[in-house]
Amino acid sequence: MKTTSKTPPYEEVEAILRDYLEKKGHRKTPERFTILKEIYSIDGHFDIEDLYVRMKNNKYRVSRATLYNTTELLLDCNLIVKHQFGHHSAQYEKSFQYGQHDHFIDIDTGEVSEFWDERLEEIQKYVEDTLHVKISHHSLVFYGKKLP
Amino acid sequence: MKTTSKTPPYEEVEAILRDYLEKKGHRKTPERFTILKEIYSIDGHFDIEDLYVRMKNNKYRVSRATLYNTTELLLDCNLIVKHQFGHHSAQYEKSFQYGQHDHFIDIDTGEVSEFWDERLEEIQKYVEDTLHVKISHHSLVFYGKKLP
DNA sequence: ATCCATGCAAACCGTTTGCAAGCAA
DNA sequence: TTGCTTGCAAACGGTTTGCATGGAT
Repeated sequence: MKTTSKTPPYEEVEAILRDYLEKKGHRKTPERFTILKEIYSIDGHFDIEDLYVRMKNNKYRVSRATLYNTTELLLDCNLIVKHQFGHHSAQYEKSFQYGQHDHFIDIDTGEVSEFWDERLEEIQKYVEDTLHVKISHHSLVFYGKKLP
Repeated sequence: MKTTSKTPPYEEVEAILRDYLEKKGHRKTPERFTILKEIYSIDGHFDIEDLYVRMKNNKYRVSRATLYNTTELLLDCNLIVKHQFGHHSAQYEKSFQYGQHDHFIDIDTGEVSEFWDERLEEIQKYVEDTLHVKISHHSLVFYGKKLP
């Protein structure tokens, strides 16, 4: 029941960003493409600080401010997704590697697992109908412990 | 399909806190009961700052630190629940007034609506079985816009 | 009398903002 | 050349922490 999809070649996501910037009238700066490339080399979740450290280690000169700005753009063109687990730093991940999924977080270790259940779509439809709204995205997180 | 339940008399929740503090060996300070009483007079969501202002308006001398400490205790004995919507201040609500429910948040206005769909329990069971875990709580939030 | 809990203020930390310098258009 | 974007550092805001005082036990 868990869906997966492959990461497309980097050229493809780069083209998506290029078209998006074009359409919105934003500048195609080298920083934006470098950041996208770095993000697409990361498997799993990362936060801004992770990204900052990675790019510094790669001897690339970036500021956290630019990382915050650029992730905002990448969110807007759906190249990444953002998760707010608890009150800590926001977690991001590229949105092509895995299909749609939600999260389970181990209370003891903080470890994150993923799952997907189609019935959530039925719930979404129910909510849209009863509250008379159009849902654009959601966040579902289960918290608990591993069974022995 | 939406479930509701009535707020029990204040004496009942006070007894729950009293028993909890007793069992845990924590002191039964007047602050803790006053804060509980204030919280149970609030309908809907509130954050620490809301609570602080309310108590100040009622001429009660509290510190934010004590509010943070006490809400931690009230969470632990299940007299309140905590929601982390976005990266902003945590929202709390007494856990007796409404039954189990989840949230829809209007992207434009920030307005919060509630709903309940039993199929979520089936999803929870599915996740427990496939990931081999025991789930203690969850957070489900849909984001979207009102239909015209 | 103990020592946990409180009030206050400072520290903390992720995120946002202001601004001068840089560079895409 | 124009003015959006960047890097840097300071500001911001919710939460946590340190510490002296106070009060439950």
